Amino acid sequence: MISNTNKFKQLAEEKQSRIVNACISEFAENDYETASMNTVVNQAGISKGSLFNYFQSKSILYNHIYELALREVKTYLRKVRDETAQLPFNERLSKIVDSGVQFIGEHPRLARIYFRLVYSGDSPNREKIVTELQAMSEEYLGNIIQDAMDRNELDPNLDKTQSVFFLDAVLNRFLKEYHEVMNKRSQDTFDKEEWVKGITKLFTKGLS
Amino acid sequence: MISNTNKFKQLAEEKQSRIVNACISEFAENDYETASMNTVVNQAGISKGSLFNYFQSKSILYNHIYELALREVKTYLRKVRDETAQLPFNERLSKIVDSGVQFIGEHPRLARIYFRLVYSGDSPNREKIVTELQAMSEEYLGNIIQDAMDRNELDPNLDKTQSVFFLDAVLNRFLKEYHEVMNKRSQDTFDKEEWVKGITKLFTKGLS
DNA sequence: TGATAAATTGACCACCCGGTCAATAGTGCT
DNA sequence: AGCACTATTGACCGGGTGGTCAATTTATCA
Repeated sequence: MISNTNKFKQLAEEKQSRIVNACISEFAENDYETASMNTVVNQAGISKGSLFNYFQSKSILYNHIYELALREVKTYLRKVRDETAQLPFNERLSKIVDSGVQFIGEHPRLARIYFRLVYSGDSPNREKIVTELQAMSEEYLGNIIQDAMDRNELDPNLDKTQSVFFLDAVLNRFLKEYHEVMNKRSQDTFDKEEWVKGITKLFTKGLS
Repeated sequence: MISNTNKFKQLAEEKQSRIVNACISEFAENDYETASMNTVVNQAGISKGSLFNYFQSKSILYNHIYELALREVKTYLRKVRDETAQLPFNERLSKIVDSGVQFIGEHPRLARIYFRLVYSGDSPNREKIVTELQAMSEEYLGNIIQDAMDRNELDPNLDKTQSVFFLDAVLNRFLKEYHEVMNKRSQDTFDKEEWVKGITKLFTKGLS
């Protein structure tokens, strides 16, 4: 009777989280096309028929997981935005990077799904999703930059679109690198503080 | 008797380029795992047996195409580096961006393969290749920055590793965006000159 | 022209995919 | 206990994969 993914939401919590966990692992370790529903059901300890009863197709399942990940990211972003509203631009930037680093540490698999999605990847609805993420970033970083402009910490005649783009490019690339380094190399060769300093300096004073 | 891809090099040029063309299209349009050897052989108008006679496996074929693409990129980079050796940093940066834009315009499929590879993707030898590309970028952009430091156009106390990283991040992201925009949207809404100006300003003076 | 060698073909292999659905197990109610 | 209803199962489907190899076509040379 209930035809949506509501079927899934009515499962016992323990079962839900077993399934979600298996999906996150599979989508973190593989591209969308390569991720296997068979692996998911084996990992989750349920039958294939059940999985397709809860989620009518692979792409619907992927969307569910993606939205869950997005909610998690937004929580982090909102938190750091509100907590740093009174701080000067450079300190704010530093806290944002910290937050990203923390997110990656606490949810490495979700981070991997995120990076897979935004950089290449052929996930369903990719275009819609990327546009959505861009709008989010535009609004989020746009506000941070606007605040700094209002306080004369940044040039009030800045091209905001460009500035957001640059900030987004460097932050994302840095976090992606951090994520990859964290996943294998000795983390302690990586002086995070030094990088945060470098990033804030780049955006405030440039390289000269 | 000849067991390597030398078999391929002894084919008639016309046949070689038919095959290479089909491969470039297929690897540009699909991730490595999703790209199909069947599609390649149909597109190239040869039989499957032949393709596997020339290249023993999919990953060997991919490597061949990747190295071909890399050679092409290197040609562009070398050219612009040498031609701009005497120019000041900001003009040099501008020419490098121009060169990237030109490459994308002339080899959109190779560009796509490149972006697929560096951003995510599960191509064989990915780690080796990305390390190789990073070293290349480090050396290339490192020299450009060093030159600018020597001429006092940039702060001589800069952390070069970081500066290269930032430059690489912004340039790559910009070109990726340009590539995606070029592939679908009306190109003329995109004011390249304005962006080049913005990039050089960011790196020389920052945003304040 | 006919024998020999080399190049090319495509049917075939084992395997995996997303998705289906009749059969089975489990639950709640009288 | 017997019934009705739902939740779960897993064998099965059509289709696609990278890769193989006996059979056939083509090229070479006496």
